[in-house]
Amino acid sequence: MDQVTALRRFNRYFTRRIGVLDDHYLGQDRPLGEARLLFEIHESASEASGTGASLRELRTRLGLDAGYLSRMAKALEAQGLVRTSVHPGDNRLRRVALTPAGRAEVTEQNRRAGALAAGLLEGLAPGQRTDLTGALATAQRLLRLAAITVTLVPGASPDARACLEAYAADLDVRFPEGFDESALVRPEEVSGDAGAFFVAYEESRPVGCGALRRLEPRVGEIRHVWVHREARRLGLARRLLAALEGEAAARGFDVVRLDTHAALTEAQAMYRACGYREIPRYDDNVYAAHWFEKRLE
Amino acid sequence: MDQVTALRRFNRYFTRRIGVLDDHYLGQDRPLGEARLLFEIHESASEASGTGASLRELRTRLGLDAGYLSRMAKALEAQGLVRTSVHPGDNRLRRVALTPAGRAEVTEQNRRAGALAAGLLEGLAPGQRTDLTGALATAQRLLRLAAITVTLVPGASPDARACLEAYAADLDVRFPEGFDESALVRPEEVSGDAGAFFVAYEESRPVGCGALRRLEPRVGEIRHVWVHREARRLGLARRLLAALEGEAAARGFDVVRLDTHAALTEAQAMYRACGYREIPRYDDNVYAAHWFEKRLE
DNA sequence: ATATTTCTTTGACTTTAGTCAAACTTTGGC
DNA sequence: GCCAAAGTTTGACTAAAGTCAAAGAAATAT
Repeated sequence: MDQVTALRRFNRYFTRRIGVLDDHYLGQDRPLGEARLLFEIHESASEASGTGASLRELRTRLGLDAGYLSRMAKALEAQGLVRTSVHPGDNRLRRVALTPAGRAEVTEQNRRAGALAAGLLEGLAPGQRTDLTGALATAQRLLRLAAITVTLVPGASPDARACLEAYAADLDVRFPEGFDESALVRPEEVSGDAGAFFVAYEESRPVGCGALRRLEPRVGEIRHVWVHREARRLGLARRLLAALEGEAAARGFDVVRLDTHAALTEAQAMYRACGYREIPRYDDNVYAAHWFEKRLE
Repeated sequence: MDQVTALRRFNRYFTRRIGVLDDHYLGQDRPLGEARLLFEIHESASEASGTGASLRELRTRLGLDAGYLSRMAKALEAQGLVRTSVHPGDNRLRRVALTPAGRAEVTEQNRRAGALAAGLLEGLAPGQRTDLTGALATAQRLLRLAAITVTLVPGASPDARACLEAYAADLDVRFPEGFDESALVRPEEVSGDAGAFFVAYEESRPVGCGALRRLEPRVGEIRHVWVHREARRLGLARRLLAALEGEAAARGFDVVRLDTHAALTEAQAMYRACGYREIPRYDDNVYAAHWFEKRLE
């Protein structure tokens, strides 16, 4: 309960003191809503290799009313900061991209916010600055992890399939011999009585997954534990593993097994740290080089 | 420059994800402005032993327009959440205090915000929660320190005198024999050519001070380094000391001296850690038990 | 091919937040 | 006792933020 207080105290301090200041500087010459929208268009554009973001995307990201957003976009266009066009491929969608003037504006926003942050850091000695940066990084990592939810989904759901595709693509790059998607579990193997599939969501985006299937009576197998590149080093894999083990225990399995590729040394280290011990080969997975097992309580 | 980026990244993440959520929950049934005002009235009331806060106090704390605040207070009164009365002692001021209904509302606000924070922490293992709390505490400490400014003020200024009074009151409690204000420096000793006086401000409130005066040619004396109870353990004394030493060097002093009371053991430890070494008695200060000196570069 | 859903635009609103100046009362300095 | 300053209230505004529903166009499902 004291930790709740600490979190709230920090929240109050931070949003009132720093956050408010930042917003104030951000939207110096224009409404905050427009400034934020401009910023978000810039972000979306630089993330996706493409040029610009769709209104639909911005709407969900900023959580705005469709009409409100439409009008703001029009206002930005009237000011010459963005250009809109129909989305190629889906004519219902509207694409918004920054003009050079819009990009200049975002750069200026960044300069101001950066100056604010730099001014704040100036009051600290170099060592203290490092401490601050470290503490903020730790806090952000843990807050992100805390905000991620791990939920059971049907093995055939689009999110599950999307995760497995990303997983396969990652492995294909990682394994010297490549990776063939046919080695993935089939949806029916991880649905209903046969097994389970978990997806980790960060702000309703899937950022990780893990599958459990029945191998033999009272023995389960964990497969395809994967974490999105941008959600790594948060401790998410451990949470997925814990969810899978909990599910296995609930299904009456005494033991869970899993295998890993020789190249995935960090994964092996994690399994060991989580109480798995290496066992002899139990399957004929061509990609596997190590086999592990853990006895459940 | 990378530290600036880290600070900004955290700021963005935190305000958008946690701060916004918190505000949203806070003001569930009423405008955010009113919810904040209600909260602030509660805070002021519990801080000051008295019942309620003056509008003037709330105005400076929240940085609101007088007219705007007056109207919001009236709205809260119409809703039966606060009661206003004339301030005893100054009939210009208006005092606002929570009614039982108002207190219930604040309790409900707190419950909601607490539930939000608790929900967030639930996603973490106990060890991770401790890490998070620790990181946030460190970050808050350093951010506060960074936001404090140390400035040179005339020795006779009200802020300087207020600090010295608080300093004397602290010592009077701390020293077994008490402390008499006549032992303080006189304003003229720390103004102009004779010396200097620094005040540390946090959000325009004085939270610390330190004096420098000429003892002999090329020798300065540092006196009355004090930090407000609520601004301790931030590293502020060191910053004050650094400011005083910088000023001493700028005035051509080669050496600074200072004395401390036997009871102030943490102060002694700090002086040693900051490069001061103990020397024989150099004055006849009745409160002093240890004398220190530092040679400036 | 038809119906349903998705996405955007537009019109018509409301609420919140905030500003500015004038008026009035009380205090404190001289 | 007079005058300036401080504190509050009120009137008269504006801008920003956001809501809701209707309507039209394009995609998708059946």
